[in-house]
Amino acid sequence: MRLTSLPNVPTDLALTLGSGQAFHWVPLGKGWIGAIDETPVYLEQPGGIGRVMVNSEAAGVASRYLALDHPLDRIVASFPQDETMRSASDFCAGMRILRQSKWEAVATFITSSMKQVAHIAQISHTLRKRFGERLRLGEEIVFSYPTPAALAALEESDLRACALGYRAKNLLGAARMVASGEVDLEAIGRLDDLAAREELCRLPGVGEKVANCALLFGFERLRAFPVDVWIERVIRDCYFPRRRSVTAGMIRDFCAEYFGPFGGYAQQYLFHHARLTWDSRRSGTKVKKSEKLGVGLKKSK
DNA sequence: CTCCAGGTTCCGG
DNA sequence: CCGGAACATGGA
Repeated sequence: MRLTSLPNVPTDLALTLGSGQAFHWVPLGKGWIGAIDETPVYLEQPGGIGRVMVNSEAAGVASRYLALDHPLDRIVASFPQDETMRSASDFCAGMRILRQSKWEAVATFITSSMKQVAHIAQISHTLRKRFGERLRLGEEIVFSYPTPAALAALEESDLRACALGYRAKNLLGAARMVASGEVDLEAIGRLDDLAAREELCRLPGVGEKVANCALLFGFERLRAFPVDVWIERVIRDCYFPRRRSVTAGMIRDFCAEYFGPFGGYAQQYLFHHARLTWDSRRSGTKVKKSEKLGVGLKKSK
């Protein structure tokens, strides 16, 4: 496989692919394989730092997907200068917000509710393998994420069989609304953040949090700030210490304002940092660098 | 076995 | 607007 190097901008590929934004990258050799829309892709970063290498045919889509045009320095500089934010920024140096497809962002986060990242990945792989397009990458096979139309044609039982649980009905309903044109993701892409979020929330299984994930990861809304259980812990513990009756509304309003125009980036850094270091925070143990790297996904058979 | 996970929805204060 | 409960599944 012929590899091409992408523009040399600050990037940590392992951190970016393994931080719970996208769920399908599988370790292979020194890198990862997966699909970006319908393009099979191999990515690696020799030495874990420096230029990202990609199979030549995918250089264009990979460069866009990895959002190498995001000015990380300016983004980090825009964050509030508090201790919590600074530790997270240090921990996540080089992490980028991926530019994923709209439907994949919506769909994967519909399946994410009350699921660990590993489970979401498992569901994503099962859906891809059963209902996605089979793509060849050298000797390897990868699968694209199933289209709205592909999922819309199924029955709920087909999705239940993918261990989706109660999320099956939501994913199916959303796929049907998108496939029929009742909800137009491209049109939503032209709305302002507020209107776009409202439209996304018409989809079953999409509430404020999932809508914000979709906006951040699929609609280039870098200000969108999803509040999940981890972020809620961070906000309560670090920004409203020993304070009772901090409501969800207060947290939402605080986050939407305090973290600024790149709040989505701040959120992703806080999320990843908290998720990997929360336990050791109490015990005071250090987190090994090896533990913040890697996707840690078993290859599905 | 118990606890919890990148929530949403519905229902009674 | 707020807190609770139901909703499935699997890893720790």
